[in-house]
Amino acid sequence: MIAEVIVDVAAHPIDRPFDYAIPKHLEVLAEPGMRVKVPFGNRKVLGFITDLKETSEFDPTRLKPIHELMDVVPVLNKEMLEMAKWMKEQTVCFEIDALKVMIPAALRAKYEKRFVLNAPLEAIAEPLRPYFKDKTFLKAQEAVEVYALLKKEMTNGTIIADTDISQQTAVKKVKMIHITESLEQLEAIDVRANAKQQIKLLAYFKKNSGRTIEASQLQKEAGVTLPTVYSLAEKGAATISNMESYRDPTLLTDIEKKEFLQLTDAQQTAFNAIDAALNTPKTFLLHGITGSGKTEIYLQTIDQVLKEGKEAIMLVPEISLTPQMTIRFKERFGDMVAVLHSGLSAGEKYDEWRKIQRHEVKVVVGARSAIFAPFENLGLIILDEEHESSYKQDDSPRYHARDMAIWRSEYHSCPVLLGSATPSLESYARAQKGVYELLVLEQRAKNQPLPSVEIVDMREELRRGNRSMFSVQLADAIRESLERKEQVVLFLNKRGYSSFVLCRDCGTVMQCPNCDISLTYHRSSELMRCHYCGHDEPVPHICPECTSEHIRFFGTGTQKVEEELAKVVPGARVLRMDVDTTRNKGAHEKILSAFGEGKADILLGTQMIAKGLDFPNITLVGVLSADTTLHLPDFRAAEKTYQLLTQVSGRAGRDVLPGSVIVQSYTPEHYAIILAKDQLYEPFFDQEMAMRRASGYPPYYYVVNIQFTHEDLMTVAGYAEQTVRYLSSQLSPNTLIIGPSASLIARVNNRYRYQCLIKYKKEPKLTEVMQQLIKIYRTEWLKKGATLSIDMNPTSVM
DNA sequence: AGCACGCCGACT
DNA sequence: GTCGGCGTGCTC
Repeated sequence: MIAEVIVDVAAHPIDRPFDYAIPKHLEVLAEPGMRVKVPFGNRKVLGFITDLKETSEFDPTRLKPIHELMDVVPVLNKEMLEMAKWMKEQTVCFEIDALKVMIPAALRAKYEKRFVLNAPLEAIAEPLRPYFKDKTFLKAQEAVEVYALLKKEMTNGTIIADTDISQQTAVKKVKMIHITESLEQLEAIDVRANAKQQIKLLAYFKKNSGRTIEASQLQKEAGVTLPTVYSLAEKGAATISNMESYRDPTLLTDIEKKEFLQLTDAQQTAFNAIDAALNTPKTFLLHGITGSGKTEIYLQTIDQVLKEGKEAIMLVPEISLTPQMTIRFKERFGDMVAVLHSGLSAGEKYDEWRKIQRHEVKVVVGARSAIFAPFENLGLIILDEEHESSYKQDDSPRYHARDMAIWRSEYHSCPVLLGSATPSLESYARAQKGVYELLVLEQRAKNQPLPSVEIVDMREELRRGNRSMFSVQLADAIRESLERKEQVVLFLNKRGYSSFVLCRDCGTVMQCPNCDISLTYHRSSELMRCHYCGHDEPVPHICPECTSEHIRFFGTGTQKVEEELAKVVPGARVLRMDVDTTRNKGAHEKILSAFGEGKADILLGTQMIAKGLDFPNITLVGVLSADTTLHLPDFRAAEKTYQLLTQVSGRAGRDVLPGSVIVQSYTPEHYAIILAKDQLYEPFFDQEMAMRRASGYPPYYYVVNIQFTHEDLMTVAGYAEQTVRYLSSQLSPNTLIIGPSASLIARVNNRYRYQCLIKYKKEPKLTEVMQQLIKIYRTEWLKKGATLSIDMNPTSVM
């Protein structure tokens, strides 16, 4: 038998199946979807069997055999293999990348070069011998100082180079102690009189005969150490075995089961619509204002799916997988739920994934990649906050979880439910056209009024001589809230606001030497760092250009706001939440729960606090500057701003206390800001659609972004220019080709970046032309050191 | 991508 | 005379 294998080499000429002979003894085991080790050229690589067949087009005498099967049960099923092929077409990626993104990182290969001893130890040079003492190989990393000697041996053939392929994490095992059942047997065991520990343990064994207990538990209960257990086990008092176990990532034990809430009429109507379509591949868009109780609908429709014996996937945007969401799912579905998000270690993710694969859970709550949960009987897929850009992966494979969801819904003939208070224009436009079915929740579930939103014109403040970042209104409101012992959330739009260093004499801003971007000041490490290439250098005390001492930190990082805040409300307890304070595992949850428990008066943070925050005592939300996202050179700038403002103001007044929101802006007349004030989605949609139509962007046009990089500016500009000419000659006349132009950040890591945009409505030849373009790149530009990347339907074009 | 093969310059 | 530079070509 012959296996078609996609090998783990991401390169254009390799991006196709290679045929391998299956050794006789593996024929019964081999199945599509299994990982294999195969010889490839003169090395070994990992690959996936994608198909089995009897004959090969390739010269059968030159077929190499599969070296090793890595799995007993396939890690990918038929659906996933099919989906990978589609994804490759859809996103223009390598098939191997599509396959790899579907399995947990722990199962992806780890390659390690090593030197293997191929002769008796005495045969190699004396200085090398200690390195091979009691082992036959040496990791290349640990041999740097003897490379020269090794090389010599390799020409003799006494040492050969090899690559070791292993997976990244193993199954966790726990030691189980099974205590002998028969009391007579235990009585008969003879222990020396001075072996106090053993006597103690034996007494414990007699009391617990027949029990099976985890070793760590036993050590605690009996007060003994493992060697004692071993010596008694040798005498026949117990047997010791290793049992597979799961790492428990949630730390959410003892969650009380909760019953479902009574749905409001509006919720019931939405629920009924979905319920009626549970066996149809239909996409719903649930448009519900903040606090309208979308989650309850998710929970109850999922319950309905489980009752039919099917499974459900619940996707949430990356960081916003707040403890609250997890808790609500655990409350309703208990241990039927697996959780997959970025906060888990590779081992924890692998364990959660195995629970899904083994059908031990029925629901998965997770971020983007959870869309690949290997359920076989899928009944429903939900994307909460469907407009979030984190659903699109921003490196290859550049897939969108929404597209994958719809593909799977067709495969399983089950519905997709997209939920948002601020749907993406694409989804809402589709709902209006009837491609998706629109469901609306207009009222908040607990019938609270929407928070009152006040927009403060910061230009006015400036004119009145207030140069601080807090307007009079906001400062007063903060003080009043604190007097009433209520909580405040302050939101800082981080983008474009990171701290940079500016010389006040010559105007020099410290730049990264490799990239066209200014360096960011990091207080924790006292370094200036580039966010693009990672370059860092010490903070200067004099200007590097003019040696003036008048340099100062500019911009408004959260740290800076915190300092100013101390002047406005002295003594207030402030919790800061940003990349710096949430770097550690679980820090995010810790800060939120501390705030929830009332351990602080003010929560100050960036984007990440915009979502999921649901505490009853928050009555004031302040947005320090609404404009920062608005003026980015991107077609989604207004949409993002509207979404952010709505999202943030939704954090106020979620319970009995009424909420108020203060939005500070330098362009308060912009429609995105005015319409977000009263959550007027429809008018915003109409106005933004008109803009998109006028400028030829989605949803009116589809967009493809093609990026080029090269060390040399003229070269990269030339390739981009050639591409534009080529595309114009190949694509239909109605298609617009924009550019080429230098990217917004024109140089990263000393490579120049150019890009061009394709905007089209209908382009049947698109995939074909993209493949052709790749071919040109492959044969002509790749060896000259250029890179090319294609982003289909980018979330932004910056 | 990685790795070998192969053909021309500066060293033991 | 050999070591080693990276151009070119292949991987079932």
